[in-house]
Amino acid sequence: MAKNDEFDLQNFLPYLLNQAAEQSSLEFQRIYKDRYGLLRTEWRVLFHLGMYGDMTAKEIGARALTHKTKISRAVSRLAQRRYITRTRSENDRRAELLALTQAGRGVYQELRGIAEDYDARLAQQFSRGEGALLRMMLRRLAGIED
Amino acid sequence: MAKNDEFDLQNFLPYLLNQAAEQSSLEFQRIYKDRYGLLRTEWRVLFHLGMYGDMTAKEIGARALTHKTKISRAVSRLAQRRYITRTRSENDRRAELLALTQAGRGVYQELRGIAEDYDARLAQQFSRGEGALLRMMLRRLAGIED
DNA sequence: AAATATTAGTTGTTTTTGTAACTAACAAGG
DNA sequence: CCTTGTTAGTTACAAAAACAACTAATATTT
Repeated sequence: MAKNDEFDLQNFLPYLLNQAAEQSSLEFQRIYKDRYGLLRTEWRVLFHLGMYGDMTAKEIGARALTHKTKISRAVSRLAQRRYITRTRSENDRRAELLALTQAGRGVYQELRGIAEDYDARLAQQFSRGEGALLRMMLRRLAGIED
Repeated sequence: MAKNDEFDLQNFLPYLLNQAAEQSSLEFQRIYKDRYGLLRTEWRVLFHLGMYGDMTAKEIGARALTHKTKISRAVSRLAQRRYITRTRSENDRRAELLALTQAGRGVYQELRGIAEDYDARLAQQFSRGEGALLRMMLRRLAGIED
């Protein structure tokens, strides 16, 4: 026979990845949602700015593989809450450079600490080597260039 | 210092898992969506019935960790397309037993073949051992009992 | 330098999801 | 039995996502 018979839904990578992603982000989601009133794309934008420095909406979208309308709305809400400022770019007046405010940086710092702890807790389930391998494989699947 | 400095968004497991899940299911999604007009929960319901046999909406929800309203709507649409039948359970007349129709089974078979190929193609990126380890770790993260 | 095409970002409209409240059937406990 | 509680599944309404069409600025072509 051409195909082995061991194929199972529970082992189908797209399904399995999705389940793992959903399960393992449940608690973190509750924190940024309930405690900080942020949406998923919002904390992501926050993290991009906090971690990689000021950039435009387009750059964030490219890095996070997120559609521009999602970014646009996240940016809009973050600006409303005074977590970020938007200043028109000098060289290209269509684009605007996004930057964290003091308040935004504060929230970022807090959430980042929580994320680090959370990540460490998840990774505890594996040995150091396994964890590193896992991340490596996930980066490959995600199409992140090393 | 208390924390190592290597923490990066690209390595944060919930984020990374999500990116990997999204990226690696893009093509498959296009197939079941564009070619079969199915929604994510719909193909999942289809697969549950095809792979594990007839069961109730509740059972599917429990296995797939999916909320009952999502299942309810998926079941409703699948029934409308005559991919599944719903028959009230004898012993508990609240529940209904779901089963694939001939047509449903056909679609399932096709999609299952595609899924198998797709999975194999994804797994090609890793060695046999790595792939097995990956699935094992994902199952653990997803909270699937072995 | 017009005319045309492309790009950054926004807005409007439609789908899909999440949440809560609901119906109908069952399960106990008194 | 008959009140109270629980469960399977649906429905209604609010929140969020997807998709398309739009504006304004910049590139490109002729």
